[in-house]
Amino acid sequence: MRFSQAFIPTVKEVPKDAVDASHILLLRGGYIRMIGSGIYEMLPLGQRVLRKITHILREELDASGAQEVLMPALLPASYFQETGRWDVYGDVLMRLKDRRGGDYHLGPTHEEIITDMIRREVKSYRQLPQMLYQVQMKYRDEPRPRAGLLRCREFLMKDAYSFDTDIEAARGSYETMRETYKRIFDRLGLDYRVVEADSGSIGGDTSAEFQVLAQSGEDAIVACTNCDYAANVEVAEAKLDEGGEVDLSKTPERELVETPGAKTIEQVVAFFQKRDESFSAKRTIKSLLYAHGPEDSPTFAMALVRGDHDVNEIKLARFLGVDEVRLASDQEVGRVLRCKAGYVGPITQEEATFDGRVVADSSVAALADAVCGAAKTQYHYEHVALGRDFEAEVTPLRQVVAGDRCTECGGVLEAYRGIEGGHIFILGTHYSSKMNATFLGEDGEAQPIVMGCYGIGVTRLMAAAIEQHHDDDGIQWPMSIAPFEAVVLALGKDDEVKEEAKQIYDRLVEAGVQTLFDDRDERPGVKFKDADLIGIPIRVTLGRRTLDQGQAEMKLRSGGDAELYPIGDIVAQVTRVIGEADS
RNA sequence: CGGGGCGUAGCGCAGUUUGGUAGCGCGCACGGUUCGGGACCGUGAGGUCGGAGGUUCAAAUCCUCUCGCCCCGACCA
Repeated sequence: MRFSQAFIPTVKEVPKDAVDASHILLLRGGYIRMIGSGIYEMLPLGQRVLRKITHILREELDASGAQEVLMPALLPASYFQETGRWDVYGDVLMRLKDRRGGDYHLGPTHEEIITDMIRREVKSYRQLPQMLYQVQMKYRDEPRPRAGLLRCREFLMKDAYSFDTDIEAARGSYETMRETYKRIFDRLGLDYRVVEADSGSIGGDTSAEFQVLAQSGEDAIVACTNCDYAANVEVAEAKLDEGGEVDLSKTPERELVETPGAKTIEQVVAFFQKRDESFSAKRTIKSLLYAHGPEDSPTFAMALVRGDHDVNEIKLARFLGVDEVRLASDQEVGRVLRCKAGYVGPITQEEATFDGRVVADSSVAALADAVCGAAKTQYHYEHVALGRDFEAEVTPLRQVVAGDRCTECGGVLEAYRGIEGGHIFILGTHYSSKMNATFLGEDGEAQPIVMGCYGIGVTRLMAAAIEQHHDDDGIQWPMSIAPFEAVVLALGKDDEVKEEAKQIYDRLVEAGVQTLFDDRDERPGVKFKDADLIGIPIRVTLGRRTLDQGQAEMKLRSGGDAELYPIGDIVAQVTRVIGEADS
C-alpha cells in the first residue's frame, strides 16, 4: 500500500476525551473513530489488525476441531425469555421493538441461540460432541463504556460453545479450549495469565479467565511467584493466617472509648496512635453491615475483617448462601444498629440487638487484643477478642493481597492488574435443561446436553495489545497482529531515492511481506513520527546519503539501533526478522 | 444511579466572572524558501458558539429546560 493513497488520518494532538494509552494511540494513529459513546468505526488500519487477530483465532479454532457458524445479532425476545435472562440481564440488554410491537434485542452473548440451533438438530448421542464458534458483534448497554476499545457497547467477539454427552466429556472440551486459547494468546504476542475466576451470571461452576497483564487493567489478579496458581482477587484464596490457640490471658478487660469523628479505619488508627505510636490498622476490626434478599425487606449480616483488609463480597455471598450482597445504606445501619456507619461493631448496645449472622475473616479470629466499633456513634471498644467479647462464624472472607501465601505451595502471591481478554466456562446443563436441549443416550434415555462456552474479546484484545506494547512515540505491534509488517520510508524529494525505495517496496511485496510504502511528499520528520505512531514492526529507510553508499537502513520499532545493509540484502533481512518473530 | 468536568472552525483550546461586530495554535488551500525526527514566510477558506425557550436595545457570555461526551465510584459473560 502506498501511504500517499491510503486512508490513514493520523493526528498530532491528543484527543481530549482519551485517557488510556490504547485509546489515545488508536485515535491518533488513524485506526478507529468514535461515533457515539462506546461505539467505534474501524478505519483501514484498525480493520487490518482485526483481521489479523481473527485469522489467528480461526486457524487455531479450526485446528482444534471447532466449526464456524454465524448467528444473528438481532434476536427475538423469546429465546432469552426461555432461560429468564430477558429479565436477569436488565438494562444491559439493548432492547428494541419491531413495527408490530414485538420484543427484540441485540445479542450480548449467544448461549440461548446456539442451544436452540443444537436442540433442533441433535437427537442422539451419536451426533455429539460438537464445538461451534462465531466471530460477531456483540451489544451491551454498559453502565459506563470507557477507555476506547477496552469497554464498548458494540464490540467484536469470538464466542464458542461445546456440546457433550456428559460432564467428563465436557471437561475434555474445556481442556481442549484451554490449550487452544493458550496457543492463540501466545501467537497474539501477549503477556497473560490464566486465572481462576468467578463464573458470574452466565452460570456454571468451572471457569478461567485469560488476563492480559497491563497497569490499566480493570481486574485485580494475584499470581504465585513459585507455582502456576493465579486467580482473580474476586475468588483468590490464600493460606489462612496462623490459627492455633489465641492467648487471651494478657488481654485487658474490654473498654468503651470515646472516639469523636473517627469514622474510618484511618481515623481510628490516628486516634489510638496518639496513645501508642506502634498502633496500626492490623489491630483493628473493620465491621461492615451487608444486606441481601428483597429490597423492601432485606436480611442483614455483619462482616468482620481486619482493618487493613477488604471484604470479598463474592466470598461473603457464597458463605451466606445468597446470590449477592450489597453494603447496607446509612439509613439501614441506623435502623438496625442504632448507630452511624463508621461505628459499626459486633457488640451491640442495649438499645439495639443485632440478630443477623456475624461472619469474621480468619485473621480476625487471630487477634487477641483489638479495637472495633462499639455500635454506638462516636465510640469504639478496645481490648476485644473474638470468642471472649463476641461470637462470629469464622471463614476466609477477605480479599487476598500481594504478599499473602499461596494455598498450593506456600509461595508468595504477587498482585497484577489484568484486562480480561478471554473467559472459558463449563456451563453444565444450565441452559440445556431450561431449554430442553436433550439427546437420547445409548440406554435410550433422554438427557440434557452438557455445555461449555468460550469467549474472546477481539476488539478488546486489539486495545490490550497496545496497552502492553507501546512507548511515548506510539504503538509497538507484535509482528503477528501488526497492520503491516514493514514500512518503507523514502526520504526527501529526490526522484532517484523515491524510485529506488519503490523498487525495495516492490521486492518486499513480491517476497510476501505486507508492506506500507511512505511515498508521501512530506518532510522526513513527519514520516518518522507517523511510522513510530502507527507502530509497524520493521522500518526500512532510504535517503540520499545511504543510497550513495548503496545501502538502506533497517530499524525495529520494538527497539535497538538502526542497521545499514546493502540495498540488495534488505529483503532478506526483513524476511529474516519476520521469520524470527513467527517462531 | 451518585459525585465531578466539558460542549466555541476538521483537531486542541482562549473568550463566559463584569452582555457590546467570535479569537489563537495545529490542520487545510495557494505561492515561495526548506528537506534524516511533526520546518519557515506570505496569502486565504472555514464557526447554527450542542439544542430549545426566556431576559435584554443587544446573549458564546445571564436565567430555565434539554441533548451529548469524558473522568471517579456503583455496576459489569
